[in-house]
Amino acid sequence: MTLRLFNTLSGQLDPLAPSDGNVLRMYACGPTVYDYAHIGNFRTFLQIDVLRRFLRLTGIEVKHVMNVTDVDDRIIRNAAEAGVPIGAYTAEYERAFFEDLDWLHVERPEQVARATENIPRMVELIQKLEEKGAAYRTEDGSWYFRLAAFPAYGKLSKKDLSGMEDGARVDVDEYEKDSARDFALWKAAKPGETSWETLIGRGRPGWHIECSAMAMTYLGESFDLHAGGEDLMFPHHENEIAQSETATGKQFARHWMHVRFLLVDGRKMSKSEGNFYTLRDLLLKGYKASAIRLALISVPYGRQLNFTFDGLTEATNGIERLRTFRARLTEGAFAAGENPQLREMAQTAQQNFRAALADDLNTAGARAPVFDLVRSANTAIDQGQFLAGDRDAILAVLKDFDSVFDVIEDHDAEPTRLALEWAEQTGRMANVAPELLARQSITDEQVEALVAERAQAKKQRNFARADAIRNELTQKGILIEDSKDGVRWKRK
RNA sequence: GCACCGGUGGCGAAGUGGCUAACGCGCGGGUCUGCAAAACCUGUAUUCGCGGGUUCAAUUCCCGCCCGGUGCUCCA
Repeated sequence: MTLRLFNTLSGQLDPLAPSDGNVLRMYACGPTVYDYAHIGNFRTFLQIDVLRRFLRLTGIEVKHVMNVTDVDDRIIRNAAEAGVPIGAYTAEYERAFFEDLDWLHVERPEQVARATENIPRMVELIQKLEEKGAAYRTEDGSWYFRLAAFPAYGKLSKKDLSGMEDGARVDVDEYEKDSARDFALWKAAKPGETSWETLIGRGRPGWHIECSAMAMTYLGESFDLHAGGEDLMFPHHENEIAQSETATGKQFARHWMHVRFLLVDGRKMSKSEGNFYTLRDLLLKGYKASAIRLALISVPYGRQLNFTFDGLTEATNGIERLRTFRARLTEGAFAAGENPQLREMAQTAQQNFRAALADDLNTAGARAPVFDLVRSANTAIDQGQFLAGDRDAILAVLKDFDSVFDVIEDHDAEPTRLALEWAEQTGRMANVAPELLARQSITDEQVEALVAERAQAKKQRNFARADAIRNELTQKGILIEDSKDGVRWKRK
């Protein structure tokens, strides 16, 4: 089943497959590590994770390169304010970034490329551009890309810049550029700033050249897919195309995927607006990593997602339904035999699940057949028509689902625990929700003991005592379920 | 201003030129239960922003309008 993915460049759904028939080579713009990433950032990384996982589900191997921008104006400024070298400053946020990805179960890229470790590649690329007459040096030692050297500029974002006259609304004199729209490739060193001594002078790379150089270094001059947030389409990705294609004369990325923005309560969220939540903020409010993951991927990548706390609660409850169902399947005792109807339903669900994802990663559509199957199977169980031989077919569908969504398998305790640890270390305990602390205040062993005591009380028909224990547990976020197969408990 | 995207039940959201408009969450009723929980059954949009057009037939195509969002500048 070939994935058809919207291609910003062609403006249509294009099949996505490895051009070498072997490994799909993709580049995705990663973080600038100058602060904790916010959930808007993670929406993008999560959707790219969905892409990766679906490709692998369909048998396609992926080589995914992600850059880490560890030098730029904000980093230099913040590090200077903190009075530390930029390397020390960025290390903390890079570590936190990958920790966050782990908590969200975002798969690591095959290759992480740091800007500061690839300076020579960038310098080479700028030299190549100079040879082609597409790069020039200004008096202060900075280098710029000559936009006039790339007539196709604007083909990605569908902008026609030909009608824009220099000097009309833009100050041409600034930075001594030939044209106001020429963009920086290399920024000359300023006193006291981090810089590199290179063949093109002392300075540091511009943002756009980083991605071009690193993408081509690790993936070759032409590769299959380039992904990123919608805001990067212009100018960042447009500039990458201009630089790369001018240098090589070849098509840069064949396919471009842009993840639409996340809004918070209907408003755009960004660091500059200051209205953002980090993953850690949400964990300390008591939301589970899985719920955050599901909430951020359930709306397909091509649509804006309006983030709300109600949405997180909804995701939490949906996940509970799936987990409860799977526990019912794995723990329940069923009569021997097989129910052909269920087998067929499982097959249909699996097909529809994959078909929805193959259709431009329609995650919302992909959930439906799985939930349909859950209801059908639950009904069968209630009616005693579910047989032992049906279990594997149904579990296989859940496995498929989780190979992409990855929320049924419960990994939630660890991120919450680590976030609390982090809060303690960094003096953020005031941000922790009281309910979360209440939940953390009881150990599994203590719960087990109370559950056993309650069972005993029930046996003696001492319902008052049993209910008192249940209330006590409920207050600590422990939910009790009595079933034929025994007592089950879980943390809210 | 220009460009792009969206407006589907209480909320989120899928989808289609014509069968009963998915799915999830929530809410009401019921079954089960000592009571709950879970699960199931059932009810929750005579209707898909508004107006017009095309068509035998439009939520789905076209035009206009209104509303929301985003991009055009650093930003996932």
